[in-house]
Formats: sequence, structure tokens, C-alpha cells
Amino acid sequence: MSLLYTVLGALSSHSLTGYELKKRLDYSTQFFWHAELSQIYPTLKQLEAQGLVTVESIPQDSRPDKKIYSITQTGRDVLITWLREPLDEIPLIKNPVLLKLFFSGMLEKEEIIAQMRLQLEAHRARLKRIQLEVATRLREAVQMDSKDRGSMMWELVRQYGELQEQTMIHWLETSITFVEGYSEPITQEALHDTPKQ
Amino acid sequence: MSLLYTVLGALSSHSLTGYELKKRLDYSTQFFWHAELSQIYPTLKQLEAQGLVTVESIPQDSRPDKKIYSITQTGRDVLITWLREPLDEIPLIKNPVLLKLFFSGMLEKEEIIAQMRLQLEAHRARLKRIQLEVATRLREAVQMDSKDRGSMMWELVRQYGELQEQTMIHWLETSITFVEGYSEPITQEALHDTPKQ
DNA sequence: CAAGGCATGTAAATCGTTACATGATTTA
DNA sequence: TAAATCATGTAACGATTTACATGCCTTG
Repeated sequence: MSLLYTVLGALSSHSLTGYELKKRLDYSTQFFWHAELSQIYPTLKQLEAQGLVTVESIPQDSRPDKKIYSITQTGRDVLITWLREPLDEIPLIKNPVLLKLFFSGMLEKEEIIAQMRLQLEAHRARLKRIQLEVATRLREAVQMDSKDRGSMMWELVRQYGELQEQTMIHWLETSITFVEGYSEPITQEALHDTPKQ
Repeated sequence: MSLLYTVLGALSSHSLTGYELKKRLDYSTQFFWHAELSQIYPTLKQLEAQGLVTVESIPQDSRPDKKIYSITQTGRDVLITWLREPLDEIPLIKNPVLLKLFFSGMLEKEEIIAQMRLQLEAHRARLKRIQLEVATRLREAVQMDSKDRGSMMWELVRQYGELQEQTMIHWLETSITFVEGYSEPITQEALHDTPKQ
């Protein structure tokens, strides 16, 4: 359902091809939405059939035609109607990493710590990338679009992404220390544990 | 894919019926995994067919038989193999609320603030609920299971949920203040805006 | 010369939600 | 007396991922 609106939202500021749209999602909405090309192309077709977007085909040699999609006024109306639906509920999120850690009590202490360290490194790298994006893309955006509400929301949500990474990093650091210092009694699970490979 | 492991993980500490399992997920893994009964029942059947769990039917009057599922040694092995797969990647998360806020630049300032306030209230309520859960369920768990690694991970991940809520609340508060104080130029989007209903 | 980027898509499989079906017991 | 809880499930639909298909151009 939301991919329809994601696409409309992306097209609301610029006309784009499916390919370009995918790249935009990959950096702009990476923290809260993503989609594969194999899902984006059919979605664009569907939106066109419903009259929410229009296409213009640009012939290219030695490549499939470029198909540039633009939002229609009807598309804009549908998008705005969605934006106005009240945000009175907390969305249910899925995070397989937390799921795994949650059940990791049956592993050896050292294995748990190793897993957490792997995540910690990945998140530290991501935080760096986000903070670089501030310096580059945002500076561009501010200069180009001056300061409309669109880039304001862009920046606010990006800041949330940064906060979230910092929270995760802090939690992992604290948790690693905690698990390291944890002296463990023998548990029922341990008795049933398969031996370490 | 992950629901299989979620179910195995839940059964790794207690034998449960599908119905009980659902209730457990609803409070214990609410921050990072959830599933409907209509998905849980077939999953249990599938796990049984694969020999990862066993069933025992308890006849009841005036109700469908209670079917208590228990994990097998093979099931435990499969679970542990999954737990050991390295957590070297950051999972891609979907959050339709952030998605909506991200595209909300085309709404009136007051509408954006109203949306954020709705979320803020929902998250404040949830934080309260989590903090109460500490006082109740966790105290129980600590007394019952003493302090094995299982309940340690339980508590660590719950703490992350709390941190995450606090981060979200802080971000919403700051963002509301920011948007309130934001003086807005006329934008391209504003020119195409549909009038307020 | 291999890998990745550009550019489109389809098909199959899996995963997840919503609606439907049943029906007694307990709580507000 | 209506709604929630207990207890199982199936069916239809929708969303998402993975694999397949094509083929040139550019960069390392």
C-alpha cells in the first residue's frame, strides 16, 4: 500500500524514471522505506493506469527507452489525502537483528558479544555515511530549493535517522560491556545446547 | 522466513499453544516482530511437518482442542544455527509514519504539527506502558528464572525499546518546536496544493 | 577483460494481512 | 447484553523478494 504513496511522494517534487526513483529511495528514504526495481516498475504502471501519473518515453540508442513519469493533479490529490490521514497509531516495526539478539541467550557469552560487535561496526559506518550526507546533499538541497517546507521535512527526518543510529550505537556499546561483566549461572538452555562447532 | 525462527525462539523456553504464542509475541517482541494468528497456525503446522516441533492435543469441552507445541532437538539445532549467522548487516526497516512525515512538506504548517502531536501522544503512552512492564513482568521473570542469559537478553532488548521510544519522543518534541518557529516562503508545491477540506 | 552502471521489465515464490467461520465462557 | 477472551483454523488477496532476461557502455 505504502509503496504507491512513496512513489507519488517522490514524484511530487521531480519527474523521474523508475531507475532514478530507485536510486533516490536508496539514499533519501533508506531509514524507513525501500523497494526493489521489480516492485517499482509495476507500481508505476499501475499508477499510470489509475491516472495518478503520466509517462513520456524518450528513445535512446542501444538501451531501452527512458520512461519519465510525472505526477498528475489527481495524483497530488490522492497523495495529500493520504498525508492528512491522522497519525494516531504507532506502526509495527520488524527488525530481525533485535529478534536474533533477543533469543541469543542460549549462545555462549563470547558469541553474543561477537554478534553485537559486528552490528556495532556496521552502525558506526552507517552513522559516518549519514553525517557525510549532511555535508554534501543537504548543502546542495538548501542552496537549490532555498528553504521550503519540503527540504525542512527532509532534514528533520534525516536527523531522526542520525539520532536513531546514535541510540543504537550507544545501546550496543553499553550492552557489550554489560554482557562482558555478566557472570552466568548454569541454565536449562545450556544443558540442551548443541556443542560449539 | 523470520517467523519460523520467532516461533522456534519462543518455544525454546516454554511449550506453548499457537494462541499463547501470539499473546507472548504481543508483549515480548512487540518492538521488533509481530504476527497474526492466521500466520502463526500454518507456521506451527509447517514446523511440525519438518520435525522441528511436536504437538500434544489436549481435549477440551465446548472449545477446539488445545494443541501444545514443543521444540525438538532438531528444532533447537536449527535455531542455534540461525542465531550464529553473523549480524554483519543492518536490516532495512519500514516505518510508514516517518515516510508520511517525510513527504508532508506540502501540507500546511499547522497540519504537520497536528500530525506530529498525535504521534507524540501515542509514543508517550507507549513509553509509560513499557516502563510499567519493567516493574511487573521483569520482576517476575527475574525471580522465576533467577538470572540466566535468556532473561538478560530479554531485559537488554526491552531497554532498547525504551531508549527508542525516548529518542522518538525527544525528536518529535524538538521537531514540533522547530516547525512552529519556521517562517515559510512560498514554494512550488504550495502553488499546486489542493485547498484544505 | 571483468565489474558495475544504465535501463527496462516478467515470473515464480514467499510472506503477510484481512476477512470469514465456529461457538462457549467470562467480564463490563 | 454486548464485547472480550479462549481456541482453532481456511481462503482470498495483497505485498515483497528472488530469479530470470536482455544488452550496451564505462570504469578499474
